[in-house]
Amino acid sequence: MAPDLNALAPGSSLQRNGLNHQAIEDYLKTIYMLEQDKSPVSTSRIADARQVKPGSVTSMIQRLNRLNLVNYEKHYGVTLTDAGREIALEVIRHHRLVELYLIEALGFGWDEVHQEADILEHVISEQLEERIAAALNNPEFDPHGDPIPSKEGQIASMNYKHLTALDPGARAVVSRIPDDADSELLRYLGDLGLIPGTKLMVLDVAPFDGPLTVEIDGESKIIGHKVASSVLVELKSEFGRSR
Amino acid sequence: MAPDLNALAPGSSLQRNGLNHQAIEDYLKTIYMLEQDKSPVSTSRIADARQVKPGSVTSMIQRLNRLNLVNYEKHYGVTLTDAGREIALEVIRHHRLVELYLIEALGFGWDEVHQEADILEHVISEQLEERIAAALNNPEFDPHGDPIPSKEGQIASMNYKHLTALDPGARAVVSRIPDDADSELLRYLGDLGLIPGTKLMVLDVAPFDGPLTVEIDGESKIIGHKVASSVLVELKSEFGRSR
DNA sequence: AAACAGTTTTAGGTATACCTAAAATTTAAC
DNA sequence: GTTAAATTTTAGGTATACCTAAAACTGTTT
Repeated sequence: MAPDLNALAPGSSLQRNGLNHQAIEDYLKTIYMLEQDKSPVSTSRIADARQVKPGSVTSMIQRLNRLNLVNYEKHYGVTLTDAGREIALEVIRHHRLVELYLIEALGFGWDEVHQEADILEHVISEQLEERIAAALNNPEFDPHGDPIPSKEGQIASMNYKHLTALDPGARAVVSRIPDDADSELLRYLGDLGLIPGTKLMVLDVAPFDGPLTVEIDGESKIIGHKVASSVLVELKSEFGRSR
Repeated sequence: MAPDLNALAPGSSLQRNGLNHQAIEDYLKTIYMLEQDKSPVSTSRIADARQVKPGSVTSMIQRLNRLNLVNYEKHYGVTLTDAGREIALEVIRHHRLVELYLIEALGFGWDEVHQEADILEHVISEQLEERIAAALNNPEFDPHGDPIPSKEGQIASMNYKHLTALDPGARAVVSRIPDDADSELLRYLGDLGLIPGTKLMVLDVAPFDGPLTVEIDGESKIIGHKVASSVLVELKSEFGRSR
């Protein structure tokens, strides 16, 4: 169970409020994500990701440090503490469960759920989280192919490799499409049949934003400049080969 | 459509935030509820209902007045403007839809949904509201018997009469049980079969918190001091008679 | 090793939403 | 109609989460 933020700042106004941890949770989630790429995480990377000014990041980091949610060394960077990671993973679990639920139970489109989940992830009670997970049969992956952390913080492994590392001719399966890609692109990919699980044959790969030609379930498709290198980047390793 | 709070305070930090109208919405909802009993609404009644100090209420009222959401006269009281009422009704609609949804779709108990709804009511998007309403078949009443305002702010009439105004011997139907009653009481009432829709025969009525004896679907039950006068207070008028 | 560019931190300021305590006003009592 | 009680408002203070602008630090280049 994640540490109760309400208990972390005794006497502060947090105690009463019970609902203003949005910012803290968002920062922890951001730091978690950025740590996956590179750790420790710099102030400027957080500022970029959260679209706030570096000064704001520094003061929030100092607060997170006081709360023992991150390890912080001036001019060097931050890493999550165990307590911080626990909260980050719970928020991510909420986010992905909500996305899946909105699609499965309420008929939302693949491309409509990210914003909604970004808000709801902070206000889902333990009870509601459990009921949603149960209704979905405790799924391990969300509709974008991202793994849903378990209540204990376990993450089903995906063994990502980069598409840019695939030689033409490799066979691949779309395993993940970032849920924060813009709607237009998500719909475009959906129209092409590119959802997580789709099998494809890599015919031609440009290292960055250039053309990418693939064979989707037997049919050859060119996905042009619309597909940034970051979009179809991660594929199940059993099909890909490292550079 | 309710006025967009984000548009009401141009240049302020509200504009960016997009999610800190909790307090405003809660005050408007509170004022709406209190106006049903008596209008205008005094500072102290709001302070009581919201469990904050009178000084805090005054400054919030002044802000709501500046935003043209309430009419305010010093030392006299507040009433909602049309814009304020529109927001209040939308929040109430959200609250009651969410309560019903949690019970119907996710198997929550009658007594567990109030808290959850108090939070979710502020973060439900128009889209989600619509999908939930559709999934429930656009219901007019929530599980506590309260009417759910339509998107246009229309409220199905209930024609309340007070139970204390019923003569012994009157036949009645439980039409409403406040959703903010404590869980123990709600479960107790549920065990007695007292949910909205239950037919009962009034055998003996004390004006306030005293004993209340009723015949429920043929079986005689005494509901003792557990039932405050405010709990079973409102009954469908066709069964009751005014004082 | 000094200068420069880039990053990061500090300092000071805004708005929200609460608080306490004192002052002002209204209502009720005599 | 003055006084007392209750309510309401004002004044001043806290914490959050952002901002801008200036100062401090890092790392590289010359």
